[in-house]
Amino acid sequence: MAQQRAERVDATRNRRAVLHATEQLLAEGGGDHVSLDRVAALAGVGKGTVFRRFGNRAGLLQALLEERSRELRDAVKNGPPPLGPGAPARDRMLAFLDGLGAIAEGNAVLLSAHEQACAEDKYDDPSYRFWHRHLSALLADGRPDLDADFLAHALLAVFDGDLVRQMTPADDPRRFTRSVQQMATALLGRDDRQGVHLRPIPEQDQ
Amino acid sequence: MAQQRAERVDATRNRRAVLHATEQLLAEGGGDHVSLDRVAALAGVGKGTVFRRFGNRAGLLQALLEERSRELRDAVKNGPPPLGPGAPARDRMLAFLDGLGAIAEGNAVLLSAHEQACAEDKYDDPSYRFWHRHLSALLADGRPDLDADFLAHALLAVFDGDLVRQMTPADDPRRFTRSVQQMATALLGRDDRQGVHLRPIPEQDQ
DNA sequence: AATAATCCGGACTAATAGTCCGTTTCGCGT
DNA sequence: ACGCGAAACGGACTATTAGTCCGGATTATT
Repeated sequence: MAQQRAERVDATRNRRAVLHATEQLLAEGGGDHVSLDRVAALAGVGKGTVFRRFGNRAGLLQALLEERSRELRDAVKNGPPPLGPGAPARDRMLAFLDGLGAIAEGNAVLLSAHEQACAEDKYDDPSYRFWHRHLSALLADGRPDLDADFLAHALLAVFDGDLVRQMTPADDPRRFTRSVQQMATALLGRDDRQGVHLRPIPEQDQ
Repeated sequence: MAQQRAERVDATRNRRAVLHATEQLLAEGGGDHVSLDRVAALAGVGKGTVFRRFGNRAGLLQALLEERSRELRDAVKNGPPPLGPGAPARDRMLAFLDGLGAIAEGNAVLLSAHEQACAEDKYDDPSYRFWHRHLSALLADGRPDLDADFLAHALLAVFDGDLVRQMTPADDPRRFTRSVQQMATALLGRDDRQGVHLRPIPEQDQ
């Protein structure tokens, strides 16, 4: 059934090099210095290679983000409760926000850069749509009287790189996530317990 | 006491021309075609003039936004209840969100362009800070148990140009505002009445 | 009318996204 | 081992745009 020819080894090597170079540049300076020229130079490849692989700036950052969040997505889809199917909506929601929050806190710079690059089509990104569908379903389950579609967007809107950075003081790396969970709990109504399901501190870019 | 020399008449004329040209370009194409070259050309002035007046791209868009929201800000500061001081927090909040929502619905393109241009320093913008302080105070009043500072950011994060556009179908121009009000009500807890204080339809760009 | 403060305009620089195509490398079939 | 077509490479090239700069024009003041 005409299986796609596998990726050539040089292609793989270069793809990795480019992603790695991007990470490195993000970690060093702000998301601004990550020009694709620089990425290509640091990765030791030509500019054309970067574009052939990732299409454009947004694609590159998206790929990086995708890499960082694949695990969470799989866990949500097929993993054990409370992240995966089976647990009550409220618990799944808090577990999910914990996971997404950890990613955001560990990759705030990448997040900003991605938002900047996406501009318009942010809402068409498959990754975004997955998160949105998931949240929307959980919200609809917990509060069928509210506009779950909108609220899911609202919750995701909070995962703005700059906001995350601003809400993440050095001495309290999970502050952001706690606040998001508290907000979700408030939206679901009643029982405002907070701060459940906190994982250990993440450790990524800045 | 050394009163600042007033703005020269040519300066005033040009400032107006530039703002007007910007509006026009925003209305025509997406926020993308609004390059400062084009603005200057359409306004019939040199590029230098645009930059001298507004500092940079962000400043220009900010000025336009400021113009569109000055009225609301004054009403919130000194106007009669429920927008102005005196009414219960919940009522002030819904009235405020109605006002801000109307501005957003009528200026979604401008909003996107501004966000794009601001990037980092969005949270230092005096206008943003004013809205944030206001919301934060109202939230703290209604729900002293929650993180009002964060929730105010969260509510404002929803005023994203692209999201507004997506949540504003042609046949229901206030859908976005209603959803935001519903969300605010849910956050304040209890009594989920919705859709109070809707003004007539706005009529601005696109 | 003279003069000084202010403002104007558009050529110029710099940065960067994205394209293009001649050249090189890879891996499959023989 | 070898040859050949497909795939990938690289970096010069284009296009766009934000922002700077300064000689010259305009405005207000006396």
